[in-house]
Amino acid sequence: MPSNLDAQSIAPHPDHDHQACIDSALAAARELCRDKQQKLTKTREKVLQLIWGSHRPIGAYSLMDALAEGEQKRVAPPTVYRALDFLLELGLIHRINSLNAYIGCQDPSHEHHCYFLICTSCNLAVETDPGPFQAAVSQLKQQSGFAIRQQNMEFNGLCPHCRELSE
Amino acid sequence: MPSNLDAQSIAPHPDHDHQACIDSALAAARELCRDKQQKLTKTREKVLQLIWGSHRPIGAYSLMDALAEGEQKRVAPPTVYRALDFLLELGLIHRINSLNAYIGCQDPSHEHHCYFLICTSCNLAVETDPGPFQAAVSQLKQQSGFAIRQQNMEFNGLCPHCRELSE
DNA sequence: TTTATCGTGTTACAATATAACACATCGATG
DNA sequence: CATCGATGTGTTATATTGTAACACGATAAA
Repeated sequence: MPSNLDAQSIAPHPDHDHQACIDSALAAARELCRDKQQKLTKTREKVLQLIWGSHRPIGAYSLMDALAEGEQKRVAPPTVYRALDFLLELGLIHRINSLNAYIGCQDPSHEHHCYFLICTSCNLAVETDPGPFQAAVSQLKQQSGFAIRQQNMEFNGLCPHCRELSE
Repeated sequence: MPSNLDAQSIAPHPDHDHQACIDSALAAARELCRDKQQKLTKTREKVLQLIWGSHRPIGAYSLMDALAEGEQKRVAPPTVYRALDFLLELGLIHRINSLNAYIGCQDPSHEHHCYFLICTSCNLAVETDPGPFQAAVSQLKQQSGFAIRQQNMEFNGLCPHCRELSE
């Protein structure tokens, strides 16, 4: 977990030093690619950096727009989707299914399940620890007979900041 | 919960009497619409019935195809999406975000969170009780400061039947 | 009978994602 | 050095999922 998150909450404080988030995410990505002998090409790195531009999920076509900023040519959809597939495969980003959008992974160092808190007002998405849920998951495996391989949780509601604003 | 599910598991047995599932789902829908003073029109009922045609999520365009069977004219997308919106609103169906598909709700009598086990092999989707997860959710609310309003869980893996086949 | 409301039909289009094939780069190997 | 294979990208076209906008029709209340 990045150390510059709000001490009172797992949500990033609106005033936090976000450049530090971006930098540490890119550093982690370079390390992971080195370890797994994968190439973090310019396109892939740029897409990852743009995704880390905020703590809000961003769609593939918004990424295309962002990539086009200051460039002569727009890239075509397959270029972005290939980068996204690569980053997803390595666990550097997650897909938020309810939004058709993508967000940086807080801790790509190991594979893990995908638990997110998503603010319905400002779109902030915060990854959270699946740990506390695993007892219930074990019980469910037993009961259901399913061999559960993947867990995708999306909690929707108001983030601490938007709650204050709405009072 | 329908009574004709596999006694050993919350997953419906491949050989279960599925017509009973359809019938009870439609009966429950009629009752709910009466209670809420909503109209279960022909289109809406037909869509619900088609969704209950299996325990597998079905996409909007597959529903359009199914609606067209034996008819002279195809309905246009808005017709299906309006019916889906109505059924979603009333809680008669759920949307499986990871599949862009829709499935009947096992228990529409009260609002509830959306927890599903989904077989990656045969697409079987089984709704499950959020109860065992709520202690962890409470803890998460405290910790995160989020006002969680909605929970969407999708577990992916192999259903009991496909596990046997894959051995 | 008129009017308001609700549900549907129809056309067009937006948003998200992929298939298929061409080309380019680059390191390994003969 | 030459070339071969693997990987990444460019390009065009298209598939899939979902909505906007406006017209029409039925029904029931005033």
